[in-house]
Amino acid sequence: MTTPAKIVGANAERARNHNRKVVLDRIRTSGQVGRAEIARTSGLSTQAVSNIIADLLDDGLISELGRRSGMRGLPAVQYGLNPKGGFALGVEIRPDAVFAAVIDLCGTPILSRRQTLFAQSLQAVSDTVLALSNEVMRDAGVPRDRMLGAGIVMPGPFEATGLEGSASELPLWHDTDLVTWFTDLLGVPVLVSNDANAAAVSERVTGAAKGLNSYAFLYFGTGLGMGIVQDGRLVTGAFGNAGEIGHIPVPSVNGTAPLETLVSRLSVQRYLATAGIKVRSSEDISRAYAACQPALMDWLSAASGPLSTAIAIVENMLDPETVILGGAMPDAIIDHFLTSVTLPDRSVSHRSDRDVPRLMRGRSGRMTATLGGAALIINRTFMPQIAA
Amino acid sequence: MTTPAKIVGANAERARNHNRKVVLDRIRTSGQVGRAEIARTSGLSTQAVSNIIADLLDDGLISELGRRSGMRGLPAVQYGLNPKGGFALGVEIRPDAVFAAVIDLCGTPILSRRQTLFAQSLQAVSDTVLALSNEVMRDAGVPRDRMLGAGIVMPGPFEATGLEGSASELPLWHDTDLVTWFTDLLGVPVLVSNDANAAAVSERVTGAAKGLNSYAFLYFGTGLGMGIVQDGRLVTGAFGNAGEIGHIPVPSVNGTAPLETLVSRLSVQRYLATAGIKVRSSEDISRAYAACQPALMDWLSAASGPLSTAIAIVENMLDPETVILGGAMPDAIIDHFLTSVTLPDRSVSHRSDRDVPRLMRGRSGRMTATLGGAALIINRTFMPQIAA
DNA sequence: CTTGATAATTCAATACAGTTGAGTTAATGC
DNA sequence: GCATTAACTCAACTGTATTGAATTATCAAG
Repeated sequence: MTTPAKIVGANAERARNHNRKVVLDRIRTSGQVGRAEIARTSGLSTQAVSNIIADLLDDGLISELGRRSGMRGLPAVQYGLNPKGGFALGVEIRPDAVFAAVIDLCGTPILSRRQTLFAQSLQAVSDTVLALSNEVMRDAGVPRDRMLGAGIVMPGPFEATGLEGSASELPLWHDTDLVTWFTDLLGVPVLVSNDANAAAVSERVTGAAKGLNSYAFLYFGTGLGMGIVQDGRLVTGAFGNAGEIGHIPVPSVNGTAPLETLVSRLSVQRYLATAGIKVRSSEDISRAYAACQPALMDWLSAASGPLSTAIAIVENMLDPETVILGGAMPDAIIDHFLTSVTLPDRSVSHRSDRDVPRLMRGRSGRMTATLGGAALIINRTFMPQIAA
Repeated sequence: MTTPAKIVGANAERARNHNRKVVLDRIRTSGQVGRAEIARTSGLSTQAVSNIIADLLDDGLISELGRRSGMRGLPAVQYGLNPKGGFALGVEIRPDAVFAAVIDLCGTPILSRRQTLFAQSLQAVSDTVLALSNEVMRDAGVPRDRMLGAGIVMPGPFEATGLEGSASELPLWHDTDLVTWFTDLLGVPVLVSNDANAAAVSERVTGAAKGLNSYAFLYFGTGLGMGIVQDGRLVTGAFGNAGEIGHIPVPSVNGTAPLETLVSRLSVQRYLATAGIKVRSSEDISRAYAACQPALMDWLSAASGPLSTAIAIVENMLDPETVILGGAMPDAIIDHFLTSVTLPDRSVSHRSDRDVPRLMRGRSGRMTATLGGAALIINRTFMPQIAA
């Protein structure tokens, strides 16, 4: 899913669309800039930038922020994003519930809601998605023409693979063209992605990966997923299922085991269950951690090794600027891993000139993936490309 | 290295350049096509395609192949690549020698040479590279204006990382801007890459990955490297060192070991050395294999497990169309791995609808990386992009 | 064998967007 | 103050792609 846009020939219209995104992206990354500087860094003439800026002002996507003084010459008029100029909807579909959230052009969350799912047929889910989306958009006060699109998030992997049958799946949807389906349903442009990828992109829009273009995001969901971002784009693989790091074999007490049997939410739950502790929510884990619950501590020390191995693999295979840990796990647990994980010196990532830590904590909590869905749309809004 | 081209704004000139590549790429992938069909699949008008075709004919990059009949309407004039319309130079720098090769627009090797290196200073190497390049271009009869560029291949990783100090390194070159240096030296556009990446791209230009856009290439060099291709582009990582799969930890008899201590050319050499067998060339290995030399057989069965693990990791992390094995190892050995490796059913790559095998043999032998260097240039010639 | 349908191609006019160069404006610094 | 600097605007120009009508060559049917 999140099929990469098909490369097509350029014409005046598509070139303009590309250039709008180029300009918009410079404005976003700079916070505020003048036209001349955009022209210098974008390879466009000042005149072209001026025209595009006029367009963007018209569309309300950017706003004037006064003039910059302190230098020689005519002070440059500064422009910045107008957060209220555009919004994105994130919809996360889980087996038991649908979540929806709205964020603005700058990635700031506006509002989010949850709706329990009582049936899992495509029709039932679609009804819930539509109702919840409309509710969320209405309550957030977002006019339809300001809605840039919707990012639909659902647990992967997609289509028939050897990983089918995991508990988290919604198995009935194979062979449905989800993008077309949801585009028709919601009436706005749609992207579909798994939770880990959405969460990864989210970090780039707001969060730990702001300003980064190549990184990996390890996502604690029910299992363990990974979103890979390279040059600002998701690495989705040939069939959209890249990043299934939970299924890689790692050494364990009895030979090798899939990583996510050792490092995941399900794995803590099982571990604590054997110690007689029921985990119903993240708060339960937080409490257990605060109380230094022995079983949890055991799990943590048992999980650190495999997680370290996984990070070493990710670093050497992808050479990212950083690896981010996040998802449906309490901050405290992620912070614990941040210190307990050992980063090998023998790694392409062990370098003296790095200005970002090798390992970071990202956005965590229940809404991570939902917000990530919306972030997919925001990210696309700023990603220059010649596409149909 | 192989820095991804900086995204810039589009203008008429850059749009045209993009469209040329779009058209050229359709011609390449089709073998032969007519203008109308190119227009349909590229999102351009027939008129635009006509103009671009006229340009390409002028430049000698394509040629007319007659008309296609059998259908209604005016028979379409067919166009195909003109192999002699452009050439690319591949230069591989190893600690002990420099290799150079020339391939044509279709990826067919024309000629290759080797020159022993007696000193490893930047100056000494540059002299050899320049002399050998000129020799190879002269003997191949390639006029300078037909030379599309040169791909320089050298063992990675580049710049200061935690993997420094391996035997294969040319350590003196840190902090030199290699692309600028070689561009000035050779007077043609230059790309710099490591051997595994070059070899991976090579498979796409000619070879096992023809027609594929997302795959991984496991490269047997001195160690073990990997080139990752996603949507026709190399995944190089933030610092150009993605694919260092040889350094990932895998289970071994004594705990875990870096993959390439178990699966690599150096590893066979050491293994056979303990059995008193000196390996000086690939032929030695081929002979040992043909003779079912026990030490080699032991190594093969010892290596199959870790290699299987590595492939499982690659599949689940990258979801490629296929994994290709190749590089400086005899075909027989690679074919042996093709059958001895076990591909787990629990993998995103285990799918019923695949039309490419999960594992394939790629180009192998001593010249793999050198030809790959040239392939980088050919690949770039066909890759649409708006760039400076 | 003629005629109509079909599809590729060309031609000429048009539109769109970016570039260029001259001119204007408003700061800094001596 | 006045020269310098830099951002910005205006108007003419340029390069490419698009559009729609006209042309050409083949197939298929009568």
